[in-house]
Amino acid sequence: MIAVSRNFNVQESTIDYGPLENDLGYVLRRAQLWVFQDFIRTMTPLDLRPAQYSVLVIIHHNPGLSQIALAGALGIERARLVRLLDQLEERKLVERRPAASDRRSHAMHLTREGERVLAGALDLVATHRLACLEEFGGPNNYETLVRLLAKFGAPQ
Amino acid sequence: MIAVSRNFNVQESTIDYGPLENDLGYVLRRAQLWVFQDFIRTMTPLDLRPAQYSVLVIIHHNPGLSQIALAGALGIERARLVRLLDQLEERKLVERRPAASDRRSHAMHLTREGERVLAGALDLVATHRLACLEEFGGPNNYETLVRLLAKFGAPQ
DNA sequence: TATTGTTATACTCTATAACTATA
DNA sequence: TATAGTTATAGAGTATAACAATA
Repeated sequence: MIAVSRNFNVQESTIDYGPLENDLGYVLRRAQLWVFQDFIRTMTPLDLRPAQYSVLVIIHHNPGLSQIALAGALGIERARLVRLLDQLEERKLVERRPAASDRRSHAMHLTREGERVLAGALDLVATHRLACLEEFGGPNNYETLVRLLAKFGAPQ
Repeated sequence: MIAVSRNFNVQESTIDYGPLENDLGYVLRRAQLWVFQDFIRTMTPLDLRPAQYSVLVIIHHNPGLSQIALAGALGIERARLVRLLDQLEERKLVERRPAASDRRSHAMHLTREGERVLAGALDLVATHRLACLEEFGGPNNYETLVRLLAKFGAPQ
């Protein structure tokens, strides 16, 4: 009866979650926590956090865009983006180049090293995606989730 | 042609999100951000944040439980819970009572005022839920989301 | 006057480690 | 030895406000 001893003293299963059980915000937070932790764990070889990864992706697909457009695309404050870019620029993954038309703004580009790191990241993301697929009940459920979540918020 | 002038200079719609478009972590974060912001906005009359609300809910449904069980139920560190409870205790919403069987541990209870605030919070949460229903495409989509997100993570 | 990027501040949240008092 | 609660610290994330350079 080893199975019994494993459950011995596990009090969590007796917790009554009340209205949290069907609370979208609560389950979103729990799910996001799991996904981000798995992402960070998977990305440790490259030392890339989710926000840093998404910065690289957006710059790669929209080279030359301004910081304010980048912040808008990611849904973060432009003040917060400054520190993010400082770190990535320190690691020689991104470059702030002077913008041609507006001397206030910067044109964001990936360095060659940034492109290389992003390529490696995409490989690891594939692994991470497999873990998510399993955790969330297969490709159908995964795609349903993404569709229901993405339809509302992108540009906010 | 007012509609045209409103869209003038909106660059965001031309952004290419690349793989983020179908990235569960990315859409989870965007969705959670929206839901939490709406929650906080709706709760301003009671000045309750999502974490504080869930503490009240769990204690109400599991009176007398220990801090470590509470932290486990919420998926937060017990060290983080200390500050959360300090604030709620300062506001006279919760009480740490000495536990009967173990003098190291506390039995958590809501005060009468805590019960009153929770009741008011549940009313506001109903409003918040309506906003979410609309934002996420109606009750069917909402329930599908909750079901797909909740099935995996609760006790983690 | 308004916008881009920056700096500064404050608060929340996450993640650890170490300490105390009990068990 | 291990556990419950606490304290402390460091870093990430969020939200503002204000400033210089430029539009």
